[in-house]
Amino acid sequence: MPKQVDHRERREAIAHALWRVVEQQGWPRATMREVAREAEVSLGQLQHYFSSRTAMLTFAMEFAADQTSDRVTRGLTGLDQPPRPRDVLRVVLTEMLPLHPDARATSRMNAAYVLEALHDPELRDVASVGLRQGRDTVERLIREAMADGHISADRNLAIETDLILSLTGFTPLLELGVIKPEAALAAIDQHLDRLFSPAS
Amino acid sequence: MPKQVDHRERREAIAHALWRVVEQQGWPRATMREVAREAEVSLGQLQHYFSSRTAMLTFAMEFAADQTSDRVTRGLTGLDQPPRPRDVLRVVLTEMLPLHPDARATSRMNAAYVLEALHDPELRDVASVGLRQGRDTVERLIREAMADGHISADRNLAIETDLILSLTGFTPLLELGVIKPEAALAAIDQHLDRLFSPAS
DNA sequence: GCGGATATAAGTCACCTGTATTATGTCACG
DNA sequence: CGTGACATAATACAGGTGACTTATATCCGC
Repeated sequence: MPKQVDHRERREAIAHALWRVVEQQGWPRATMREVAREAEVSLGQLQHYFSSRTAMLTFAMEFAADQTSDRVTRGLTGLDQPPRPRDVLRVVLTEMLPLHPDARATSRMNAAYVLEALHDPELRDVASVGLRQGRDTVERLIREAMADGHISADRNLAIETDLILSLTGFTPLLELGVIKPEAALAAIDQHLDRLFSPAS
Repeated sequence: MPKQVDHRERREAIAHALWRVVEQQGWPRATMREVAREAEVSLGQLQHYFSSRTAMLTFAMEFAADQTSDRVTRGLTGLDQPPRPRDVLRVVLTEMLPLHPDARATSRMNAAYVLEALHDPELRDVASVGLRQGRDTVERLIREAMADGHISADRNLAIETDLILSLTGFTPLLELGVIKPEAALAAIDQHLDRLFSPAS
């Protein structure tokens, strides 16, 4: 065999290049040629690792989701073990918002993905399931926190779950510089303070 | 002059066609030819009303913003005069979320616009200013409600403003059917209840 | 009525796209 | 020592794109 190469590694490098293109020029400009240029490989080489544009985009999306998940996991290691429910929710939220370069890259990929999923029945199902799983995770965290007495039992589980998820609405405000990262964090902390306070 | 025609009306009809294309096929597919087909006019005719694709998209965006603003104004007429601050905030939020066809069309245009603005310096400024104005409006509403005693004076104005705006984060959850409109409304009402309750 | 601004249609152009094809280089293994 | 799977590169192609030009029809105001 020839210059044996780590396929996975190559594909991830290309995915990173794709992220940069999407971040700097937008999803529609993420063409085969542009990504190849950004990744500093030939068009033919890119096609060797991704047989179609769709395959490339799909991989880059799954990779982004994995990376976000990894960042959350990593963010939890710095906390008390087991971590307090409030801190877990805080890490999940801060890693989903574009508060630092890595998170911003995956956040933009995710935004483009959701927008694309709205009019593509196949993608729609995938995105829908993914988002639903995310919601289920948050819901489970809150349910357990209620069971353990960290959150008042007279709260409505579904409503509190949805309110937590709605905090991702800071994304466009942060991206366009309307609010500062500290303001988003202050609002998140305020909301979590109320959620984990005795009063309803 | 020939078959004198209402330019404004024509452009709005084309903008509506553009909305439909964006809603059904996405922003990148909103090409001159596709919009002309959807609007049932010839390509030459479309170019007669919009000299470039950018001009068409820009007009459609401004029109979407105007329409949203109009819907809010119209939504306020059914309320007590002067309307209670809580109701005003509720109308603003419900008209920004994709809870009915008109709002969904403008919501999707707005999403595509913001995504585009992230990597286009010129659009970025326009979008940024628009969003900031929206935030200022909400902030003013809350400040007045605090001055009038509807909202406890020990609340933090900036934080409460940002938390209200974050409720637009329901958009992707609604669009992908992860939560139902009633759930979003319940969460909004819950948040407003807390904001307008005596306790901090 | 008729000149001329307006409206609509049709065709053309250079460019970019995703994909397919082909050619050439590389090197582990029988 | 090749042979064959893998890697890289270069090119071709059909289709769609925005913008432009040209041609024709329409009908108000003089």
